[in-house]
Amino acid sequence: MDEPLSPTPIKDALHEIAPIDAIQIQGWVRTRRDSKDFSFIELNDGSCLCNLQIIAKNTLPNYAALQRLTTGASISVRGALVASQGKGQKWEIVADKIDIVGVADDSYPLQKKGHTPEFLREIAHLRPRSNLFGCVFRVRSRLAFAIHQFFHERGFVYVHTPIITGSDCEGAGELFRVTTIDAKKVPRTTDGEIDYTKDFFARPTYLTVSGQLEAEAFALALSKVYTFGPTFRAENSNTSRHASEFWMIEPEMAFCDLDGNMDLAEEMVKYLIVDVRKHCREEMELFAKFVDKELLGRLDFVVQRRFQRINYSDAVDLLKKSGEKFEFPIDYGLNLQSEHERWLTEKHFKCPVTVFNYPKEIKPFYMRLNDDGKTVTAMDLLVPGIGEIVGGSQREERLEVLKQNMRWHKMDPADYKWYLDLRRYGTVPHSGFGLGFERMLMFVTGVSNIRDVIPFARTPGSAEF
RNA sequence: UCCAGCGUAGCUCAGUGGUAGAGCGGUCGGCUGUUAACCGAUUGGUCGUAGGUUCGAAUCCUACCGCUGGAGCCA
Repeated sequence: MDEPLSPTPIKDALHEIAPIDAIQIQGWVRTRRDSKDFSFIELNDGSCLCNLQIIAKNTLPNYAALQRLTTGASISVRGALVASQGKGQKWEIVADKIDIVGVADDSYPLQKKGHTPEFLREIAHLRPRSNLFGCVFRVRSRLAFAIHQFFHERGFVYVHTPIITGSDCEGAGELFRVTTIDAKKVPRTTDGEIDYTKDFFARPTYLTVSGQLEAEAFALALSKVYTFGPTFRAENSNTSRHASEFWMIEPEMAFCDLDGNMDLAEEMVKYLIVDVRKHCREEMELFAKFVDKELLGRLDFVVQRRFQRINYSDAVDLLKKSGEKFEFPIDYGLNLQSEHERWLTEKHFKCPVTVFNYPKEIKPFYMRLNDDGKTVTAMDLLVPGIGEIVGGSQREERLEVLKQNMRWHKMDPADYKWYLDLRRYGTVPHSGFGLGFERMLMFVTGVSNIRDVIPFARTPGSAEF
């Protein structure tokens, strides 16, 4: 009777070109409607946005139980894939047998009507079953894949840099401490300080805020490398663009200057947009319809246009002459504020803008000092709606200059012996940048809160699930 | 962390000092190749928490918690 059948993903079933006599489908009930002699079940298995319609006739032995199926229940269906008699879908399944795998009672929080992202965020374990979040996380997967593809097509080597680091100054942010010390029995040195020699690694350790320094070591051996992994910042940032745990992509290239770096960042952003537009059409249409009506136009515009490049001091001049009333002052030597970045990218150029050559005072120690002695080869890629999506630089490859930079930043070069060794032995000009994976995903999907593009978001005061 | 706004039924919200409401959802019934189905009935609440003002508080005041938007820090 039940000859073995391997289940078909709904995505594949919907793309069939001919009817199939025997097919198996499994998934979760999105909605059910009764007709006179049968019941319509809309089934979704997450393989795609669309549901598959199941016809459950009242001749099925468990029809009474099927009529009690509610949204959220899981079932396994065997039947025939046939052309639908109704409008709205090409195919449907006339079921021979429906096994109820798991019921869902009426406390199931997802209804078939629309829910706000804020409500769905509170049920993060169930929200991937919604249309919006199913789409977000399918696109997230594709985007990650496209990133690897982009780099591999260009001969980059994927490097896994450590997540636990002993370096407390990678140039960015507050760190999470990693320790096995019992908070109730803290070992002390004779002068009362915490004795980290008794800790697991016999020294203070932290969760990484960047894999850059380690990536530099590998770039100065394998020439072109990238990292792609989780990153942790213990900053008390409460915004729609910040998370305590996020993923970052950090390419690092030997024999590469700032121009090459900016070229790569631009090429990558465009490549990723094109890839997702091509491979996630259904999802992108949903975002364009329900999340951001201008999304597709903006993305296509970004792909077509050359990104604007402007050095920091020209950007400052432009902002000063803009006639715009800004809340914060603009002057050489001050950081550009969000409102300034937004003006540049959204109002003035109306496309992504790369600002480069910032004053050394407002940038980290590892950035290469320009010949003017005042600026460093930093670059920030600003994107409409999100702001900074890429931050990078050419690195200081000259040993003595790097040591000077460190001292100027109140760092002890002796603590960075291995990093300085890279300049001591066969140093070369090299460059790289960091791309926030979730920010890129926000840009590509139009989703405006970073918490809604991470499966289970970690933010200050919030680490549920 | 700072500024502003919001917190009322499972969800979305109305109610701004005097007996807690609607739509959707759920449940029951009807109708029906339906498709955010339709029609009827019904269910549903410690008004975020704790204090205070008042004869009386969802409504006014204070603190705290949470969420949203903006800012800082950044990716």
